[in-house]
This record gives sequence, C-alpha cells and structure tokens, in this order.
Amino acid sequence: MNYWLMKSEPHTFSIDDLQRAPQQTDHWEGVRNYQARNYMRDQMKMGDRIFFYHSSCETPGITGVMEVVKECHPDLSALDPNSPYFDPKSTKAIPRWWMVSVRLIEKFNDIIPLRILKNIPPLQTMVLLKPGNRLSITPVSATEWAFIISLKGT
DNA sequence: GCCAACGTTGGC
DNA sequence: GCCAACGTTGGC
Repeated sequence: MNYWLMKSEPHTFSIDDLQRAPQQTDHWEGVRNYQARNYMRDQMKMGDRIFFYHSSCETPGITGVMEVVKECHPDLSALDPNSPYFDPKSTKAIPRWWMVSVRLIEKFNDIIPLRILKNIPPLQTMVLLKPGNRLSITPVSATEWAFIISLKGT
C-alpha cells in the first residue's frame, strides 16, 4: 500500500465538505500540475491511504485520513467552460487531466499543524517539508505515516 | 499583502 | 532548445 498527502484550501474544499458528501466520498478534481497528475494517474491504487492537508489558511496542517476508492479517471471539470478548472487543451477524446476518488476514513479531533511537523526530526524527510515544495500531492513513506498517526490527539 | 520558489508559456 | 516574462502556490 502507498501513502500520500493531498493539499486543499479549506475555503475551496475542506475535510468537513468531504465528511458531508454522500458516502463521505468525492473526486479530487482540479489538479492542474503534471507531476501531481502523474501520481494520481500512474501510482495511486485502490486502498492507498492519504493525509488530508489544509493549505493557505490560518493553521495549515494535516486534518485527517482518506483512502482511494476509485483509481484514475478523467477530470471532467477541464471540459467545462464554466469551471474554474477549465482547460481548453483538454478534450473528451484525449483528456489531459485525471483524478482519483477518495473516501474519508477519519477526521482528526485536532489538526496536526505544519509548524509542529517542522519541529519533529524524524519527519524532516517528508517531501512536504522540502524547501520550496509546492506540490499539491506528495508521497509519504510508511515510516513517516506511522509517526504522524502516533501524533494524533497529542 | 509580501515574496520566494517554482512551473508554464511563447518568441526566437 | 533556450530563456525571459509571467502566473501560481502557499507560508508567514
């Protein structure tokens, strides 16, 4: 099983939005970065675990856990001229953008803030923490995953 | 709001 | 293929 971290701005789509969704499931539309897309298209598999990360907000950090419930399929928001994610270069025949569907497994009682993660030596290997990193989807190692899970509620 | 870092675009 | 200009991300 692979582990991941996916960012979302909570004023656009928060963990509470996912919790309210039918079956607590939604598709992860709107990724418009090739490397992040490739992770979803080529590497994310059923059952992979994902940290839900809130970015560009008062307290950025990890807010819960999701799993992949549907592997890559075309991101149709790219075809919708009324969508903020519209991309005229994507077509139905040759989709440029792909996404996975995710289901909420757990919303943490308390967010694990980025500023805490930054101060934990065993987590300095995280791609998320690499200087200059802006990727909205990053891989997480099994070791990093287990360590972060152990921080819950502390 | 600032700004550093990074990705994309497009002329040549 | 180079690279300058521009746009975006995202913490602070």
